Amino acid sequence: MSDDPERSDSRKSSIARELRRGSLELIVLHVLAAGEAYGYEIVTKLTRETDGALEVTDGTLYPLLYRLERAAFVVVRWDTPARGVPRKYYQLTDAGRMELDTLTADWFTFAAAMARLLGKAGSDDSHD
Amino acid sequence: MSDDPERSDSRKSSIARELRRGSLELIVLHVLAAGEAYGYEIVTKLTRETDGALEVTDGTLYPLLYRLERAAFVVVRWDTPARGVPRKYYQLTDAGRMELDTLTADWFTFAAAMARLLGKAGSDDSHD
DNA sequence: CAAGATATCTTGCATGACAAGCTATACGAC
DNA sequence: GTCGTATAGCTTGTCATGCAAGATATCTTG
Repeated sequence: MSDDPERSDSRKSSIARELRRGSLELIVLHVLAAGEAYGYEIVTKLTRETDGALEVTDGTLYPLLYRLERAAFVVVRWDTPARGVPRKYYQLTDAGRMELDTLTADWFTFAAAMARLLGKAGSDDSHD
Repeated sequence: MSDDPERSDSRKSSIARELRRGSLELIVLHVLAAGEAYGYEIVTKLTRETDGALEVTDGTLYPLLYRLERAAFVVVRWDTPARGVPRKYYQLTDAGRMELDTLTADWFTFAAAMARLLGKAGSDDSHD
């Protein structure tokens, strides 16, 4: 497709990259909460559904999925059809759902603190 | 005992730590936008004003301030009074103010994307 | 003097995002 | 056949940066 290395922002402004830290786990767990998915699917899904704002590369995702598996937040199911490339489906466990809740709460706490500091109440967009 | 080893995590919940990534620069620039400040002051100010939610340690702050200085986002002024420990005051430059604007916009973009993702009800899973 | 608060700076480690590279299967075009 | 592309997964190495821990120095108080 548009493999356009000339894009002025081909390299995320570096802030976006760092912002993703600590939120990616939450993001992926949230995607999985909607139903099982395989890695490649999560990558394309996130890129598309968030307009690239929360994009994740496979080089980032697979290690993350492995960490989630090791932490027992997800379980893995291989789907090896007669034809087609085998897919590794990830499914949330109860522990994963609890982790998702915790992380979601943490996120809202953090986002609220940021909103308070930056002086906006989010809902009201009165820009001064 | 005020010493509470059972506190699920002796260190910052690791997620909180990572969430600070990429937002700390914004936070500090924002504090400096309110007027010049010295390092130790920023540490105590942030801890107090955000109820610890956006706390930063001096071991984190000083290297950050140095990066900001090297990037010309701040200028430094030493205050060496006849009595009292010398203080290094940091002041925002025009470039720093522009960076603050950029980072603030980036933050709101990111926060909005997160809100959109997390706000989507799980019940509605009719994807394309 | 000793101890503590104030104030700055440095070293070393751990984490994790990401680019770049790799493997393998399926399928259409040649 | 085999080449190119899409799908699908995995691995290695690099870089940035948060933070603990420690060093240094000054001032104040007992």
